[in-house]
Amino acid sequence: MIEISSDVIRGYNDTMILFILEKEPSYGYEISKQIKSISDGKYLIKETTLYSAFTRMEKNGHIESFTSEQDPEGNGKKRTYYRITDAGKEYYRTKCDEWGLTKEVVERFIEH
Amino acid sequence: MIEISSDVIRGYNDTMILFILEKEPSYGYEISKQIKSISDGKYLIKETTLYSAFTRMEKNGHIESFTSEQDPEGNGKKRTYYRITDAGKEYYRTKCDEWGLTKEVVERFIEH
DNA sequence: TGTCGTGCTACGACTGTCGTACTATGTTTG
DNA sequence: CAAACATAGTACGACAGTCGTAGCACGACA
Repeated sequence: MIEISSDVIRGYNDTMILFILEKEPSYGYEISKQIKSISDGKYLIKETTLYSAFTRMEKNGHIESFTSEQDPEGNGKKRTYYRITDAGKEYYRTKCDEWGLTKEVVERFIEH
Repeated sequence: MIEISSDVIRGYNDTMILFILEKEPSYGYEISKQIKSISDGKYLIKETTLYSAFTRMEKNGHIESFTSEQDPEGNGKKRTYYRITDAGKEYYRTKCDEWGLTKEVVERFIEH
């Protein structure tokens, strides 16, 4: 079974999170489930990786947090939500461009 | 100017080195120049990264070192050459497969 | 004589990931 | 009703790979 190595993904976890937050604000648990479903279960982000990413990204100004006492239906515990900032959107575009370049270069060293 | 981030390449430096060593044995300085030329100057591996990769890879059994007093033409200083092992070849194939999967997954989070 | 290219080694800092563990509430099921 | 499972996190420290800085040594060339 081939697994995606964390060394490759490193540096693209932030991008994945921003991709999801571009659609709408969300919170940790939900984001981890979205990453799982978007990747068809091929990539499962670790909790600690995810939450430490939030800390870093908020420090960088790529996301902003806000707390909701409850979810919109009035159920559940309070959560910390995150929304993408303008800087985050720009960073996301940059990473997408960088990905294009990186992919092209790496593939020159790959044989299938 | 877009730059390839080391976080993305991390974990694929070994693969690039193995790609080169699959053709023929080589040594540090020469490999760094080949990486530069294959990538059209878009990726320049750092010396320290390269040489610490050699140490790791030899420990892993992916490469073997041997010293030549001189180059085949009889000039220059002695160098440490590396050749790929069978385990290295297998590791390279695995990484190529992994790359295919990783690329596919990452691209679901990328918008151009 | 000095600079540039070659060909390394050593050391320590930094960053992101991850294992482990713990807390706490809500929901479902035997 | 209790146990298990899903939800929603926080804290802490280890680890690996990259990278900055520095230094050494030799040869060629101007």
